[in-house]
Amino acid sequence: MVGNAAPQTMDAFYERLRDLGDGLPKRLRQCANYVTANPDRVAVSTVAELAMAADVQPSAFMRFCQELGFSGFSQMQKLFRDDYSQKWPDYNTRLASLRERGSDTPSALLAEFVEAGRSSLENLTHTANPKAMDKALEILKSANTIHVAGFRRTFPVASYLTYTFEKMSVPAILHSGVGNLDFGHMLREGDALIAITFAPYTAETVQLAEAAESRGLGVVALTDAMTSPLTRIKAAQLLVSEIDVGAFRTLSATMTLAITLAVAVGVSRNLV
Amino acid sequence: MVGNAAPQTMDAFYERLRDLGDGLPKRLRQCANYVTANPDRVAVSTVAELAMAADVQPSAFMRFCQELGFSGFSQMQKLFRDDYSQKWPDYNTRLASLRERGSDTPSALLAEFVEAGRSSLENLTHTANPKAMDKALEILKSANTIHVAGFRRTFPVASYLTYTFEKMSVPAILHSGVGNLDFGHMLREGDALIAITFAPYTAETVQLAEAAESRGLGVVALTDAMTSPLTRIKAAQLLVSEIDVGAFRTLSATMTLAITLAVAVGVSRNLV
DNA sequence: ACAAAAATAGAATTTATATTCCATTTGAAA
DNA sequence: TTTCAAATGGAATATAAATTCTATTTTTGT
Repeated sequence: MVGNAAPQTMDAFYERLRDLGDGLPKRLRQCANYVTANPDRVAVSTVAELAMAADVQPSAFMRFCQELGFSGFSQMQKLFRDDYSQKWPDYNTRLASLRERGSDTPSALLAEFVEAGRSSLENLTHTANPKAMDKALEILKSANTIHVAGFRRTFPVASYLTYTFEKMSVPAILHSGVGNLDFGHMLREGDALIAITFAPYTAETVQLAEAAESRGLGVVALTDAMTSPLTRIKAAQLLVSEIDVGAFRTLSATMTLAITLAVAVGVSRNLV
Repeated sequence: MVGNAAPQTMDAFYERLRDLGDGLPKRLRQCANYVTANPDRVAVSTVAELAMAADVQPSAFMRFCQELGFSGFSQMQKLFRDDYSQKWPDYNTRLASLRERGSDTPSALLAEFVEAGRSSLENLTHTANPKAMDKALEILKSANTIHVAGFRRTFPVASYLTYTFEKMSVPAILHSGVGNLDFGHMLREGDALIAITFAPYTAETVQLAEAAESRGLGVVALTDAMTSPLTRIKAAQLLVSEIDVGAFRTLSATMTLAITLAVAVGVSRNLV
């Protein structure tokens, strides 16, 4: 049974979805998850298509619509179509107005970071050097153990790289730098190093990279500019420029480039 | 009679429209004008709606479609919907086709991840719940020490949050989960917890969140869907849906939401 | 001005899609 | 385990939309 009125706005829609929370049965939850993940598809699809994509029966999708308070799919789709027409023509204007109404609310801040992240990603597609990536892949695909070094602000990138390698059963070691231990002795012939550092450049990372190079290991450098000390090393140089918001950055582009590299290694080893 | 084949791309469509030029009769030209001025409407409207908007009869609109080489309106709409889908791709479908084509060069993979990231960020601006963010901010701004818990794939997010807090001199502890130690005893009155977990949900994170809640600490949950066990807890629920590329994701949206939260806390404490 | 051709409007029909119904399965409580 | 309610899948039906048809109007050429 339904009882509640149909959501009139997307905000109301998402709110209703949150209210239902985990009280939804399995199939209906599949619908909810699919719709939250692909709201853009709703406006241009039929129930049959959406149901198939969400891996449920059309009737289940109908029940989902009704559970949310709509009379049926058509009414729900209408909401999505109206929203689509509203936002499509002027995304920039919408963002601008979002910024204008107070820049110190969390929502406004979020808009800033999102915008910065989108621009950084846009940049990445243009600046990423395919040759350098091929070279990096060549180094990593045949490596025995892959060492990953990244401290401070790049530590999340290093840890995510290591996690992804682990998930694909690629032998990898995360150099945590805990206790200032010298991990240099762990670098063995046939290994490779991924060194990640941004300004201000961490000395440990640079030293580790130099140590690796001097022992003849393949080095992949993930850094932010040509001025980086890592560019002095003979290595596959991957440059990422990340747009700052104030003194902060989202790491979106860096994370994206990193995981691309990791997955490419997995693919080249037939592990994916 | 038509004779010509249907345009397969939007470029071909517009070219055909130019070719027909002003040789079109009155009503058909009205259609052409309307479609050129409002291409975005075609994907989400019916013939009747478009005809009314262009101030012609539905049958006139049909003739317009056929004049352009389409079998009817449905075929033309399909072109517009496909074009829309290219801007907002269905990632699961695209990944499947990508694998079939075997185009797994690093650059192609990068493009996939970039688009997934951009789309996730776009989603984030719509799904992020301002009320939940305010609630989260309320909890965190007055907290004594902020505990951050996130393991496996969310560990990078947790570590970046902690790094950012540190940088702003906000007391924060990263729960590393190393050695399966019970960090629960570190939760003191007046503290708050940020718990981050994605499917498959890590037991430690959920347990820690439950422990924190039972001691009356403020909890901020950063999770991926309503199916998450964290939604059972009375906490500020921040939902992020991150688009996967295969079994992988870039974490762009999650990182963005996380740093937004951190910086908002810094702002509220006048530390930025 | 007239005939012929083209274009149009609206109704009639066909097709696609949404929606409902009900038999079966699943899951929870006793 | 047994019982009952909830959930589900798939077929059946209703609804809405696309498409075609034809009588009527408008335009064009002579």
